[in-house]
Amino acid sequence: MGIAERKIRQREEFRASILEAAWQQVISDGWQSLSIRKIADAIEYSIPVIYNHFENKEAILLEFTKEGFQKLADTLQTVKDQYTVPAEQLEAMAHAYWDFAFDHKEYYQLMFGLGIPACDRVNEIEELKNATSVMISTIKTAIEESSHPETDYFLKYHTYLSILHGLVSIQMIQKEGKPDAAKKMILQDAISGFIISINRK
Amino acid sequence: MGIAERKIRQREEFRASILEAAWQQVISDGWQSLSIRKIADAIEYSIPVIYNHFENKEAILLEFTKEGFQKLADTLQTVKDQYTVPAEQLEAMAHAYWDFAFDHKEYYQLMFGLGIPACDRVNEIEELKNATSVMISTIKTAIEESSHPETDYFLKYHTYLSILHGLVSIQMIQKEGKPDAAKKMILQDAISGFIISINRK
DNA sequence: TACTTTTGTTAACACCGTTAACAAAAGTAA
DNA sequence: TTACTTTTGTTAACGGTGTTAACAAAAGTA
Repeated sequence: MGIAERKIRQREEFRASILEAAWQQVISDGWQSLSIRKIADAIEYSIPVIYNHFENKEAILLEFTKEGFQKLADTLQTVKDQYTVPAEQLEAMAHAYWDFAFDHKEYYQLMFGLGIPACDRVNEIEELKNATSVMISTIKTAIEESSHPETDYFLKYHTYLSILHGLVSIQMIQKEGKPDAAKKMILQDAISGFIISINRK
Repeated sequence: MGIAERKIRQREEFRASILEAAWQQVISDGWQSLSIRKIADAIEYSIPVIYNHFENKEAILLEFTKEGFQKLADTLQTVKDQYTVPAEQLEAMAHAYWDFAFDHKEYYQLMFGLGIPACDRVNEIEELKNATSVMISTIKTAIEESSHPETDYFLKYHTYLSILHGLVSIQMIQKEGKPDAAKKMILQDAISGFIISINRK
């Protein structure tokens, strides 16, 4: 009897249509404003049917998170396969990672839990400049005293901050509480590499 | 007449008590679950009074964001002043930055818009492992072929990912749309530094 | 005392995620 | 075809959210 098969297929299609409607909302208004009600409205069904296919709203978002990680994995693998020297692979993968993030911004934000408050207004925060200026001035001095004083200090500042923020936020996503000393070795490793890159370019 | 002065002072105190109540909620339940109603309940006033002092909920959170950046700035400055050599300053500031982030997790998450979905469940995502394994295997090979094959590849993987994620997320916070080629130079700079640090330690 | 301004309240609007209770449709067995 | 069971869908509600309009009360001013 093909009835069971058809039912499974229909269920799968229904599930896909929910995800489709949800994704439309995510890419048009960001994942923050995704709502079960709007999904129900889009697929022209009542609200509770969605709960027949997904445990809750988070489960729907989790689906996209998984999708995103898989897409990233595929992208990285494809790029990697185009090179043989590991250093070239790492460099190409880095650019691919970057491109993926901005070509699929919605995925990336979901994957790493990004984007909440006044992200577009962050540049207006005066206190932010206080923090940046401390870092920038230090880097500027470090560069001036180095063997390559012509180095772009603003670029180096961005690198410095990015390394720090990257380390911290990755760590925060993965673990609760303050990480142990072993985790701080990653910081030590990255930052000493950065300092070396300034002192002798 | 000191009446005007007293009124200003009382207004300021009221404002502070709102922030105090709000902050209590943020540190106990995370900024996600901060609500105007709970603030009103805590200060034992009706809801609309809060809107006499803050335009909206976001404005309250923005206040903490500013506070956070100022605290970070002060911390960095204090640490910097304890050293004279720029390289030492940068290193000390990096550790201070790290400590600040985890000692004031709530601030940090607000400042950089961190933490939304199943952050605690991110390790259960199978697709994530697909992405990481591509990167890890490449780094492993790179290290094996380098002059220091005993290097901890897991540490280097974390460094690699952190640099990438840091670059991307900082860029995403600050700007809309895909950043220009000039911004990608930061990526190039950081990643070539990383590769160098692997090839000759 | 009469008037104005500030401050606070109640009550509502328009959303949200989630679920219980129930109706309708679909499938199954006689 | 009929009687029963299971699946699927609905309505309506619960408890929560940010925000605001309309109004009362208190405080300050003349």
